[in-house]
Amino acid sequence: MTQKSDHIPRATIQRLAVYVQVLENLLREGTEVISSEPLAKACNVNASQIRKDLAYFGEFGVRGVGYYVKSLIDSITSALGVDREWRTVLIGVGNLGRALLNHKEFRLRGFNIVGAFDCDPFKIGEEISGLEVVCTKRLKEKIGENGAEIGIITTPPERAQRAANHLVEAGIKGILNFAPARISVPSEVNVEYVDLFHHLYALSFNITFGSSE
Amino acid sequence: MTQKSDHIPRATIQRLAVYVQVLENLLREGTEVISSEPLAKACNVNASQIRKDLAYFGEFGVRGVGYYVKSLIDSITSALGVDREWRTVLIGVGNLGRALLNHKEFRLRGFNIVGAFDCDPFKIGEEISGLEVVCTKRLKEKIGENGAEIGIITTPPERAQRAANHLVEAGIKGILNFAPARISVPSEVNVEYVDLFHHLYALSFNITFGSSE
DNA sequence: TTATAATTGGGAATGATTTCACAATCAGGA
DNA sequence: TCCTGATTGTGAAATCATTCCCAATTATAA
Repeated sequence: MTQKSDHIPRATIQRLAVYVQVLENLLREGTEVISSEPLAKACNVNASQIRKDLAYFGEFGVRGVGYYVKSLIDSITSALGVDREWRTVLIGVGNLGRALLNHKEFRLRGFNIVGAFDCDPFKIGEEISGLEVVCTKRLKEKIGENGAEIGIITTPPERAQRAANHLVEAGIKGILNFAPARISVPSEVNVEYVDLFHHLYALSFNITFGSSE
Repeated sequence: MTQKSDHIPRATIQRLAVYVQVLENLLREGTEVISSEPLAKACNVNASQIRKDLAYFGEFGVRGVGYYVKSLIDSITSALGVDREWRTVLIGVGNLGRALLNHKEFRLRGFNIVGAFDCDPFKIGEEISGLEVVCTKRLKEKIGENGAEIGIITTPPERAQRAANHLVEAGIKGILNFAPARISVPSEVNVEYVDLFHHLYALSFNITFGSSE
């Protein structure tokens, strides 16, 4: 899959992920074809938004008919580069780290967690969901063996930057950071932040000052 | 705290949460005053962006000096409506649900989880982090007692809409949805989606097609 | 008291994204 | 084969967000 256009808005990428989610649920319910209008409703966006988003990557629809759900899912996942296996490692075996390690959906969606790391000697050696927790110092060595490209940080905030440094040094290409801290990495490394509290803050603001009016 | 301006961009709200995160880390390191330029660097945004974002809510800085870190945190949290306790309930006591119930940070940040619900008879009655898991059917009754305003959905996707319906019926004002499905609710109810895979998809796309060039 | 250096707040200009509107295209039936 | 109704793909317009720039303001030091 190659892009038709050079620059693709970040918002478009985020929406594509939503489209996939909704399309998968539609497929599960037996829908084979859908047009942009009802799909837009289900995704809570504008119909031309969907068409424009898809147009960045090619022409996937049939005029007068709509989109074939299954083939559209394939087209979008291919456009996002998720039609393959991605190997990941996780640093920080706390509550959240454990939950993620036990989350089967990761493997199901092609994001295989192939290594778990922590610097706490009491955790090293422990086995979680078939993975042995390894000392963070051995990260580079281990990544050399398993070829992981994505790192997941689930440490406390004060250790996030150190974890990021380890990952960068090991040659990782992308980081998913759950720690509530910004990290700085070389520009060729991609970072995505997941922060529950950002969403809770947004809820708090919207409830308090009313976004729904 | 009241807003100066009527409409505030969603992106601004998200950035305010980032500013708080970074400012809290600065405070922990002993910084008392900071100007928009270095703060912008730490947050990875433009300096006038910060000033404009803050200007939606009032004038918090001192010309020629900058912003007092502590007081700016207070101003922003007040602007977001998070300078109070928010009571929340959680539906869906799976892996993720358990991890969230055990996550102390929630209480620390004023988002108190005061109820845990599930429809699985094997889970009902179980005690997690001081909370007894209750049948989802008793949601309305329980919320009547504890006055929760925010619901957290951690069910599988196919049960997300039902959970949302229960929450709406119980009079909840906002929903944080971790289930990989869109839900539909009346417009006065606010919904925020947290989806790991959206972030992983974005990473995949950026790594594959190069956002860092 | 006045001059200087720093830095905010906000208007104006720019840039990006979303929505509109419609020609182009397709399936299906007469 | 041709017409009708539906729906895409896309240029143009409208909206929204970001960045630039500088007057206004403040602390500090002479």
